[in-house]
Amino acid sequence: MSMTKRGIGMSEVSSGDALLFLTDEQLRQGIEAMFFAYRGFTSAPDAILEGLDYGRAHHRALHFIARVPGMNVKRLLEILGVTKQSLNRVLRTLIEDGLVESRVGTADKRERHLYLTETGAALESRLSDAQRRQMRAAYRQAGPDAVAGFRQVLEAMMEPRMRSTYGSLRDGGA
Amino acid sequence: MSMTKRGIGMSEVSSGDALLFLTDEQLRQGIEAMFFAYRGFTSAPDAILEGLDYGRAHHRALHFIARVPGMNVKRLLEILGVTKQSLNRVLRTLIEDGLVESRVGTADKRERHLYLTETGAALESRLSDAQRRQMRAAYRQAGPDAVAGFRQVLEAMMEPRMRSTYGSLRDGGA
DNA sequence: ACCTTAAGTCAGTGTTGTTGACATTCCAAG
DNA sequence: CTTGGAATGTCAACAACACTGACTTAAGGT
Repeated sequence: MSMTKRGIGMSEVSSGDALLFLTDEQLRQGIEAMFFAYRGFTSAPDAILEGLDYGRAHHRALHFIARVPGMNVKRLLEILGVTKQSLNRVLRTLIEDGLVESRVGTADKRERHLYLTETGAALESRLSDAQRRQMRAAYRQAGPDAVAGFRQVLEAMMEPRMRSTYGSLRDGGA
Repeated sequence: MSMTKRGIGMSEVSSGDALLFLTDEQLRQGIEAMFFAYRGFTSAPDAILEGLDYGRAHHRALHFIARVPGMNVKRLLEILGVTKQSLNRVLRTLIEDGLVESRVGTADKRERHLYLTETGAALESRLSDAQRRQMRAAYRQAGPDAVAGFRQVLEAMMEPRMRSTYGSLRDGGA
């Protein structure tokens, strides 16, 4: 079961072996791989969250607040792709529990800017470390070239809006 | 099952550029890429399911029943990684609606073997086609080498149990 | 002043997951 | 042949996380 390795113009219509990676069977395997891998991807942080009163939604919020300190609620909503009611439920508990601080905006006082407290940063680190450990193991096992390809395919899979969101996080935050 | 033989020994401790793909920043980007990409991955079938009385759980069940016709419930439970109560709710509606047929096992009459009906196969095709179209677009955009890497990393990310499940689906089904 | 935007809130609903308890059927070992 | 345990199915209750819709408050911008 060897994967073809030819640099070939993608404009060519499927005929030979070269596009074997586009057969329905190959695509289906990719779909299943994505499904199974996503479970592995979330399992480490999920294990930590078990027992605490938080879930995956809290983890995601913490992650992006850590990533872009001072981010306002609107931006976080766009990134997470959920409704404000859904986010609010999560955010409220995080603020009540002293993991997140919500400061009134300086330029625009309607906005609330979100920051992790020390406690919040501590939990975020625990979660992040666990997830990074998993990711690191997978990266190490697959090697740098595979990782580059992995990233390329994932980026191509994103919806355009999310791709630009992803890009803006990548190079430089706010 | 050929794992790539890479130029660089993975036992070397991070120092030069060679392991730049293992920096915390790189890992974090991979994590975010996975998060955003998964949304793109599910969006096409989700759009179809909208309006029908089914959800993602129904899609997953249909997918794997289509993949391994005659699969018993226990196997499906292992693959999906949910409780039997959770699966049963989904399966029951699919059977009631005539999308899935549940036949008593021949060798072991306790077992139920699951098959798609014509109607079930039709819906499964619609969903599968939509998801494959998305996947194909991403694959085409990234190219064959990237796809090979993508698959390698995903496989490394799976939990061991899921990796073997994935493998058994890949080469040969039941 | 008026309209819009940002944020938060209340109420209701749906999907998907979880436990726990229990019944049924049936294979296989004693 | 009896019995223990496995496979399946079902009922009930509950939790996490999403949704829609309607509304308020505060602070812009024009």
